[in-house]
Amino acid sequence: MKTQPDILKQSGLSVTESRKKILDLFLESDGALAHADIEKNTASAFDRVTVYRTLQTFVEKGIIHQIPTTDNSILYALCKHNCEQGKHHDDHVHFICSNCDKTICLDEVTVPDVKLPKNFTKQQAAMVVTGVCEDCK
Amino acid sequence: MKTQPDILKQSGLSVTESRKKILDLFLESDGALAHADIEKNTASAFDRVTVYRTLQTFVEKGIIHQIPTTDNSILYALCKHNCEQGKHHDDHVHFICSNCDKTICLDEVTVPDVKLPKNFTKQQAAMVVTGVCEDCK
DNA sequence: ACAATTTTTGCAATAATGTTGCAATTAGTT
DNA sequence: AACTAATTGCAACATTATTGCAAAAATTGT
Repeated sequence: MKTQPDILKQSGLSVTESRKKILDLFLESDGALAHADIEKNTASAFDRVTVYRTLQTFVEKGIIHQIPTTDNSILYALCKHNCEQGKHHDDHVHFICSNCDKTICLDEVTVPDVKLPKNFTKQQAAMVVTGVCEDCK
Repeated sequence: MKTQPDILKQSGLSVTESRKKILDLFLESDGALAHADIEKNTASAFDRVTVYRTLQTFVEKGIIHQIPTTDNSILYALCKHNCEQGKHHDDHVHFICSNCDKTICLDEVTVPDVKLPKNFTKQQAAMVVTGVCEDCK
């Protein structure tokens, strides 16, 4: 099993307390996390700024990816597959439960292909589905 | 042709300067607008708070809809189809051009259906495609 | 067209969120 | 253990969002 230090080293990052702890939160969580969630959970362990910078670094290194939302926040989730620095393969669908508000990466569900109008070129596609999750059913 | 007052009255809203002006911005624009865009364009015409409240009201009444982003902002676009209060039919794909940064509603392109895992129920689905638009090609 | 009522707006205060520079600390390296 | 490079915390600041309340504007009924 991969430990936090392994993951960090693999990405060429120094292993520090804050990075280990924040990575831990993602590994423990079954859903996506917002910046605010992480701040709450790390409490006064370290500075707000460190959380911002750590998340930014993780995204750059391909450890986590961002999920778009319509509420002025960004959700972050672990990249379970083979994401590399700068090259994300987040082609899975994200699910937001309207009951428990959790965001879940449906790793098995691939974003379907769409046919774009003429002269439009696709680079990336993200899909967010809202509904009721298995736990709230 | 529908004028701004018509649209507002249809939604049961009082016709005010700020609402007419903001609605105008959407009607003139060929893409989606962020809160910041609207503030810039209305300059000192009215208060920031009014912009927040107007956008919120428009969303509630089904005049505009929100487009999710990964940059701590919300994009708003006119509902071109038959959206009613509380019931949006925004099943079209949104396209963000990585060159000119414009966000375009691809009204002709419908969000494809996805098969969710067992015990997941779908209510809404949003799709955002990034790439190069027809103008930047 | 006017008065009464309801809705909307602006202001002020406050909260929440995000950014930057720099010195101190910590991690990696030899 | 000492050196170097990277990371962190602090402080200050900037931006973005929210709330209550009084003033102003819009709608309604006459």
